[in-house]
Amino acid sequence: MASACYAMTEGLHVMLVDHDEENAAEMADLLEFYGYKVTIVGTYSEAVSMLFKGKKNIDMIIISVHSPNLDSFKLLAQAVTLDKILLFVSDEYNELLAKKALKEGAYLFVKKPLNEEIVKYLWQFMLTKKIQKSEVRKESEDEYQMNVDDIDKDNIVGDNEKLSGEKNNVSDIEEQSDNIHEAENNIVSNGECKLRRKSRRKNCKETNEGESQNTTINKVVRQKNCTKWTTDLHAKFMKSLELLGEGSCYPKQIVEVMNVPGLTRMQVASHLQKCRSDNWRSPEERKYNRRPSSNTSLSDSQQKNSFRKFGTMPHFQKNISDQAQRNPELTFPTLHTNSTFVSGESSTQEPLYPPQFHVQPHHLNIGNSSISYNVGGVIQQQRGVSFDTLGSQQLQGSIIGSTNYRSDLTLNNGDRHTQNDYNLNLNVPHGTTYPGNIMLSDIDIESNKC
DNA sequence: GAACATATCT
DNA sequence: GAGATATGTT
Repeated sequence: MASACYAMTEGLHVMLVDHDEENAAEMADLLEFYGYKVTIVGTYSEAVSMLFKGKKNIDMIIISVHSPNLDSFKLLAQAVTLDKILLFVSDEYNELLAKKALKEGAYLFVKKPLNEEIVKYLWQFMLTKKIQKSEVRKESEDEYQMNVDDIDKDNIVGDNEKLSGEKNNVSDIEEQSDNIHEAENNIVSNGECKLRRKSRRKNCKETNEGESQNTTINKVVRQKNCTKWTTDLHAKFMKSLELLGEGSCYPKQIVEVMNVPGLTRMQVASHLQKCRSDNWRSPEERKYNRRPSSNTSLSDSQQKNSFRKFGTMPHFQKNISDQAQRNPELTFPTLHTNSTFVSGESSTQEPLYPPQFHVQPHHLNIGNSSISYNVGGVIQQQRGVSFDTLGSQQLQGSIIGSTNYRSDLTLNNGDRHTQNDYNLNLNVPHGTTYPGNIMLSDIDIESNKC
């Protein structure tokens, strides 16, 4: 019978504190019978000494108290400090005392003799503690990795719309299962598919709402990344539109031409929508030049419904020139007929393409602490050199934490996180070229949570 | 059924 | 109001 427990108790070290040798030996026998390693100490001071100075790795402390006294609670305090599991085994059972002990960190308060059934399952306390420890550690790591995983997932699965045949390493299991369900249902009619999709979304929403009431962590984990369309990112977006040309501005193509890791078709589509309705303003504009909301009226949208145009380009010439005026560094070179970027107007001698983009130090919250990274990016563009030739792999912005786009990332502790560290699969393979070898991958972009 | 455009939500 | 998500259409 005891052998069944050996697997779980083997190696677990229990310190038994009891000045009654006979009683201690009795309990030690029982513990050893179930596979625990036992060390007996006769006094509290000896126990404390062993805890702090001893080389023995104690997993659990059992204090046998003939009358719970100050020393036993002192030892309890030390055990809590050292993050040890401590149990009280007392001559008398006192509920108030038990509550006090538990309140101060004890795991169990029982009356003697130590019950065989309890001994048999003491390992569960240790396992629980180990699990808790690893979860706390994992939570911190997850908070850091969470968004990276999300981005990773976006790249692999693609807007949550494409289905990967294999299970991916994603953090949001529900979304993964959603995709799996999508696969299971792939032989249904269009209408049925829509209905199921709707139903699943509804269920998912309800589930999330229910869970969010119960747990804060889930709420945080489920928070979606919110891409901030900075001037830089928007400029890159606009340039992609310019490349694709009127009638070919489809989100998918835009995403590919922009070639920003982690940026999804959905995000681009949403942004495209804003731009088409002339509804997007740069962060600077939002801050300093609040303008009345778009003139888009209900009748306008109704008209749009009647005349859906595909692949249309927003009226972005004005936007680009505005940005250029506000921030000359962001001036884009004129697009040549051979679709290769060159600096400035062909007819004028302008300075070389914006030499540097400075990136603000990045702060990433891990638990309650904030870690600063030294983030620096230098981008150089020379006359007649396409973006692609600069080595997009080196300069491509990765998305770390919240949706952050940057050219390079270095942790100040010396760890270097590259794109590979985060297993970011790009939507477009490195080196993929577009008409004229253009790949807009060399602009620093930063974004934040909504 | 993927991708699109637009409406609506957070 | 920006960006995400839902929904209907191609």
